[in-house]
Amino acid sequence: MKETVSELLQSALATLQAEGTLPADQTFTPQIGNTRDKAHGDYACNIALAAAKAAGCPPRKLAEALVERLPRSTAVEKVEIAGPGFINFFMSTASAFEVVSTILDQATQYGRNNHGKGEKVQVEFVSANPTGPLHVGHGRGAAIGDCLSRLLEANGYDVTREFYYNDAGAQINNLALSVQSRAKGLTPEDETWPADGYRGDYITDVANAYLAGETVTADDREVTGKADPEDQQAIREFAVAYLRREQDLDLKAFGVEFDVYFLESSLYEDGKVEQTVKRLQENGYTYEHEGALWLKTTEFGDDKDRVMRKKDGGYTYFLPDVAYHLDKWQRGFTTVINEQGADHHSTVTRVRAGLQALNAGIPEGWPDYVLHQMVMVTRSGQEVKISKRAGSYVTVRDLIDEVGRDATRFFLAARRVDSQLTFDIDLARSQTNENPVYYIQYAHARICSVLRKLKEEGVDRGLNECVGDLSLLTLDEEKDLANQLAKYPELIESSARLREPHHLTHYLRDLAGQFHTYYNAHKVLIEDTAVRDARVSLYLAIRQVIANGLDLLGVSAPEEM
RNA sequence: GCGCCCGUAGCUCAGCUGGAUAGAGCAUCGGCCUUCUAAGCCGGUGGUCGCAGGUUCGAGUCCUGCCGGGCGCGCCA
Repeated sequence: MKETVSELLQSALATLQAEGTLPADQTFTPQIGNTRDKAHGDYACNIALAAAKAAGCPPRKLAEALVERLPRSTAVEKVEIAGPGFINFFMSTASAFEVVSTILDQATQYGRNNHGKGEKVQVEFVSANPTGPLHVGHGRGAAIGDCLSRLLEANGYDVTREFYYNDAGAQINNLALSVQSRAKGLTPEDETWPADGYRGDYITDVANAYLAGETVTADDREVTGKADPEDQQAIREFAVAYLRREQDLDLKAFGVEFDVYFLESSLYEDGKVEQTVKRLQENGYTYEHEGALWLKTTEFGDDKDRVMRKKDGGYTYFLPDVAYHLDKWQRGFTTVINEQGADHHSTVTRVRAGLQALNAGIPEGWPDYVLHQMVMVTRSGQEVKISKRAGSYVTVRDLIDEVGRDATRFFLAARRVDSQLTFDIDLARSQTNENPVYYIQYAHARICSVLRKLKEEGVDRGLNECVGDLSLLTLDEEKDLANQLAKYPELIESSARLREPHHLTHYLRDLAGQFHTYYNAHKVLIEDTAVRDARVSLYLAIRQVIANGLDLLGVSAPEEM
């Protein structure tokens, strides 16, 4: 529809250029906007205002000239010039409903496109350290990352979901020490408890499982507890495997699956860390200072140089990160999106600087980052402090248990990534029926219910075929719904391009709202079978789009509620 | 102090690459179930878009400064 209008305008613009009203050496691309007010038609174009200067005549006059030269089209019923020079297009009713048969033809494919042409894209998200259960911040990352992945797939990209699993470094030592302390019967209140030890109750669970000789499976490896509180290496391996298994269970309950779990330790085993250091040194971007090896990240926009090898010979987290991203590049991902919490935003400049210093032909702005702001959790009006060390947090599992997977996913994906999110547990738990996800699911269930009723009445029709004469749809609510349905493909394209999955939730809420209004105002199962069939076709199209949209959010579309 | 993000209705948030009288939900007030699921619908109340300048035919949207909040500024990850 929008394309049609655009083509008409481009034709008129070309005519004006040929006539000399508009300079021929400039290109004019009309922008077609959706109107807010129905009095302004279905679409509006501001090209006359934008091009008035170039034409050297008042906007309204240019608009008139454009309208006179618009080719005729059956899709357009009326064109008006309004305000300072907007060109408003009123589309014909018949053309508005074409989308209904399109949707029913394309079914689950409606809204999908092939813009990505199978290009390999990697989305790295969650990437939590295996030092504790996933908390609500990881949940936000999981909801956003997975939805983004689904959106990219819907745009024709070949998406790899990857989890970077930090199983080397000081945090893991800290974890092992904490578990060992618990295994020895110490508590965080004891004086000999490790200074930065993890204090959560789950540490006790790990210690008990270790002492009991339990076997856990994670990452295709099996680890059995040795029951020896002195064997720190055994404790370390057991604890990591145990917590990884827990995280896997959390993710499974959340409906998120990864294609690749990438172990930081493998970068050391494969020599990739060493190779990276060598390459950086050869390229002349390193120097020794106070016994440490530094990288001149300031040459690539960082505000200070960074240590990559510590005085004690160990590497900072940042070097394996660079090695890891070089590996991503070498695996052929021309587009990589890292979804992380905004508390990691300082790594963006650093990692990109490190990659530039490799002279590996990696583009300057690579990789992309989607950084979500922090999640604040409130309970009884009080902020719940999230701290792994203090042992106080809200886990993803808690949320799923309390408010359900659908609501949790929806809620965590429903806001712009760069605004902070308040997750009010009381609201989500005690007033679940006020959560927008139920409102949308209810619209889907209602349509299914009507279809069941129709079947009971002995009307046999295909559930995905367009039956009935769509020209019998004449109500304003019906045209509004058709227009909303027609916007869906554009939404899928822009949400993926902008990396903003939250638009999907708002779109679906609007669509469901329009449907509920229509449902209450007009019955569908009426005696006039011709009108009934047309309306049922519209119902089917709405149901299909809701189902397609919810699927991209990883939220179920129930047939009854 | 420096860097990134945010500041829109009492609360939680939308507002697409600047566009025509700023939108939802919750809360609140008042209506609608013998009729396809009331987890619903209809209506009312409620906003100097943090403040001040600037750019533009036009600014919630772009630029500058200030105020307020979050995050970061480790030889932690």
